Amino acid sequence: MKTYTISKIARSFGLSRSALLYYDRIGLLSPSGRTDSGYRIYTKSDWERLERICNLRETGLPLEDIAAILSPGGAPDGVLLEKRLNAIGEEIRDLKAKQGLISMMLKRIASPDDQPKVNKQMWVEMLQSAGMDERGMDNWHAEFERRAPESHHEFLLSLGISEKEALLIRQWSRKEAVSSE
Amino acid sequence: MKTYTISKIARSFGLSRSALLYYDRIGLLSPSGRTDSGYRIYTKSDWERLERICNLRETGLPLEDIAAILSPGGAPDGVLLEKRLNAIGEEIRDLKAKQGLISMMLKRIASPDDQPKVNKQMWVEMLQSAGMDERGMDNWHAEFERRAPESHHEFLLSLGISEKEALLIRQWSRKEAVSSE
DNA sequence: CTTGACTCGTCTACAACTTCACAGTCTATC
DNA sequence: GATAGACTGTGAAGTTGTAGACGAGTCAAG
Repeated sequence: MKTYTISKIARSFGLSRSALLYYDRIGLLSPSGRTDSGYRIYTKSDWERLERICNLRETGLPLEDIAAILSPGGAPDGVLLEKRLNAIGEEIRDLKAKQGLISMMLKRIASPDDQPKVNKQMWVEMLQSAGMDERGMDNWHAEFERRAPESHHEFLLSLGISEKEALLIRQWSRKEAVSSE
Repeated sequence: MKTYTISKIARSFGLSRSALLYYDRIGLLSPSGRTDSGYRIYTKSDWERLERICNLRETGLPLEDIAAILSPGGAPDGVLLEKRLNAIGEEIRDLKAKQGLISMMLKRIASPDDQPKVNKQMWVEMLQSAGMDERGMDNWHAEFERRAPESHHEFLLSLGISEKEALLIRQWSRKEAVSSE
């Protein structure tokens, strides 16, 4: 039967030796045997388990969840995968918001002279051009309010939005955030 | 002049006390003064610096880069921000690939009986419906090949692609990966 | 004057590894 | 069979950006 040493199998899957040492330590993948001198021996079935692990890891699932799925008791993998799918959706929205933010900052840096007083419309357009839809934008406000209420307020004012409207937006951001939990 | 204690200013920005303690330790934001009893005193200018920090952090920049930007010598923030913008683009593509992967896995789980032998066309459609374009797909192959050559091969075969075509695709994935670096 | 809410500094924990240090082992070549 | 170089083993510590706990000191209100 074909067997592998640790570095061989690691390279087959594009992992490092230390990663496999780590998997062994946490009990996620322990080699089937050892040589007389103590070297780890990975067999075909270890290869298959590792393949499974890599597939799941590619989805970004934490190793703990992967271990749960692969354990003999067997967690329902569908549940965890769906959860991960939703999480990814959020992550993407989050990243798009960051894109928008950076675009704005870069624009501001590029033309620091005529400080074009980024107004509401420009802002909305920039976020949209960064691929954000309306839902994403609501979400963005909610997140902003949750994490940095004062900054959010300042930001709204800086867009030339009146104090009154700013307070309205913030209040509504908070409700969105709460109701979606 | 208005001043803040550590927890007050932390909450203003949605941060924890520990975060600000950490910022102080690494020298990113040290309060302007202390009371007789040793309490940190944050002033208006600290507030402004923290605001700047939070803005940059919202983009996902590591604290080290933020420190570089804010240091008196002043790193060119445009460069770092653009780098970060590119990184985000990659992250998003990466996440979309993960979405595609998970969708496929979930579908396979949903109908395990008639194991519909996911073929090439289905796969492509699924990835596309997950929002991936052709460039994203090339990229996905390249990444797959780079990180798990053997798995990539097996995967291609599992789609019903011939050994010969599989080898072609892999070869070309490698070239793409190299040329884009 | 006591209670409760703050603050101090320090320590531990998290995820998923990587890097380091030091020692033993295997293989190829001289 | 000696030696070099590539591998393996274990164990500990470092990484990033916090969160939370600890015991002890401090502050404001009643």
